[in-house]
Amino acid sequence: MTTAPGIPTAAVSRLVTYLRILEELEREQILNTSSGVLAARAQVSAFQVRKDLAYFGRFGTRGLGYTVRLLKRELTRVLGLNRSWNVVIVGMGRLGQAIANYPGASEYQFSYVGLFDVDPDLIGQLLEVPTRREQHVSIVKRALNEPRRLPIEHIRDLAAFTAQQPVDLGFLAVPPEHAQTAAQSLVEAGVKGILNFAPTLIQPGMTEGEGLQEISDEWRDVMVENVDFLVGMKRLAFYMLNPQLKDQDPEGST
Amino acid sequence: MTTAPGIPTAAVSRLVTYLRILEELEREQILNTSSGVLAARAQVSAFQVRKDLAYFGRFGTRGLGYTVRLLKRELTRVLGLNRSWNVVIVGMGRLGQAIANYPGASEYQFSYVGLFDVDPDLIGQLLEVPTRREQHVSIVKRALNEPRRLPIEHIRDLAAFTAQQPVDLGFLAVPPEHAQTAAQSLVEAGVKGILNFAPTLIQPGMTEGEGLQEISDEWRDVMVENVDFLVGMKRLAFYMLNPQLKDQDPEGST
DNA sequence: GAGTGTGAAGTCATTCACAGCT
DNA sequence: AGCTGTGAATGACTTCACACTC
Repeated sequence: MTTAPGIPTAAVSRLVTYLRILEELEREQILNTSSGVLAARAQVSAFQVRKDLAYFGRFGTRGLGYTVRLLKRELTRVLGLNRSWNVVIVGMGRLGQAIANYPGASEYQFSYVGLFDVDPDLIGQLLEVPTRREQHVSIVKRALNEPRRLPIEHIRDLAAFTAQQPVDLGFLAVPPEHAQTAAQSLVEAGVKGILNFAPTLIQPGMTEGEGLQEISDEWRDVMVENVDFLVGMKRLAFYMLNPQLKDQDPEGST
Repeated sequence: MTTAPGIPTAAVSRLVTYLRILEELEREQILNTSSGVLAARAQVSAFQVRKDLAYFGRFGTRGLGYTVRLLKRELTRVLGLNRSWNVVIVGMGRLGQAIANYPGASEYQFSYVGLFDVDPDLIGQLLEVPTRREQHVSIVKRALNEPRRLPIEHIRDLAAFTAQQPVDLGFLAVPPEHAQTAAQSLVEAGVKGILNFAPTLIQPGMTEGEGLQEISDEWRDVMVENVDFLVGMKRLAFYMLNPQLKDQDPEGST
């Protein structure tokens, strides 16, 4: 099974980068830009920028470039960030807490609605999570910046939780040896998207399984992305020893 | 400037995954394995596994497969993890603390020797960091598992610090708006490898610079890797909306 | 003139098929 | 027979060149 036709995975990651750069430009009061400017900031070629954008539409004006506001709006839409995603975090150790408080996340329509763990010392604790910031504050400034306090609940209550309110995504920040069963809990609770921060791969199927992975029905339409920062550490070690093998970093899809 | 000849960047990331799987196999007391087993666990094809390994040497026995212990040793060597890397963390907020305490890191020869920040509330605090675990405890079990306590120091003392003891790598966990200047501090202190966790790209060159990036001398041989988990979040959002564009996850590097 | 959008060419990575050991 | 190692083929991504628009 090869890459699906159409859009390279790497292009999606780069799109995220372009969107971040557009936000930077907006903060710098720059109204118009070009593939060249975006390319310089994203550390790719201008060809690459134009090609990546072309996968999704025509957003520029020939001879003139792109207007920051418009391109930003379009990329936001393309990436699915113009809606709100309800997120639960499973695993509220230091990493889970770091994720919950990472300021960037809440700005981009990820809204934390539930926190889960199994540690009795953590359960019941209230944790402050940032709320979604309104990106263009209208005339009446709404008090959305106030952080909310969420209680940490036991994973066994996850299914009951999702039965009560919709949950789109689950962020997994448990130790690697518990990642598979925690993922299983998320799937059984009906969560269809998992971002796994544990340094192990989630097997979409059964918790235990030596042979052929029969993909069970509940996993059928579950999307899993892995973010393993040990990989980053080790890649760095490798390229320190082999600098000649390093290219101009095409942003390794994280 | 395209990818350097030879080894695909993605292959390096996959190698890290294979190494982790070999450690899992060792823990499961499995002595021998094959490209097929590694492939199933790494969620790639067996062809891919053999090709990736072939970039670095011949580690198997035809007709028999690989011995776990030997292949693990070789991959450890290839990835540069058979030596110790001295690491400072810059930015000791929640993310920096999560990194410092991430158990996997210290197992793999990353040794935290210094912690830095600018926040007066943090400076002076002692933080427990795990020490490197001996991977094969010899007859005399050495008390290396005891965590050490490191003080958080001010970034302005970084150069003095590196003058006193060798620092190989710097892990950056500061807010994105300070990432570039913090990276600059690392480079000025002589640190040659930077792993950037902030959601922004480090520009190898000047702190400020609109036009052509003149790569200054101090940055000449500095290696930068980026690990941005906001990218992972947003990629997940995109693929939730466009599941048909998702392939069998070739492990996107970060 | 300046800068986008895009088919075509080129480069790189993955898949395949099979030769070669054990 | 089983499984690795590897040139050759396929396919994907990136680079390029240029037509087109403002």
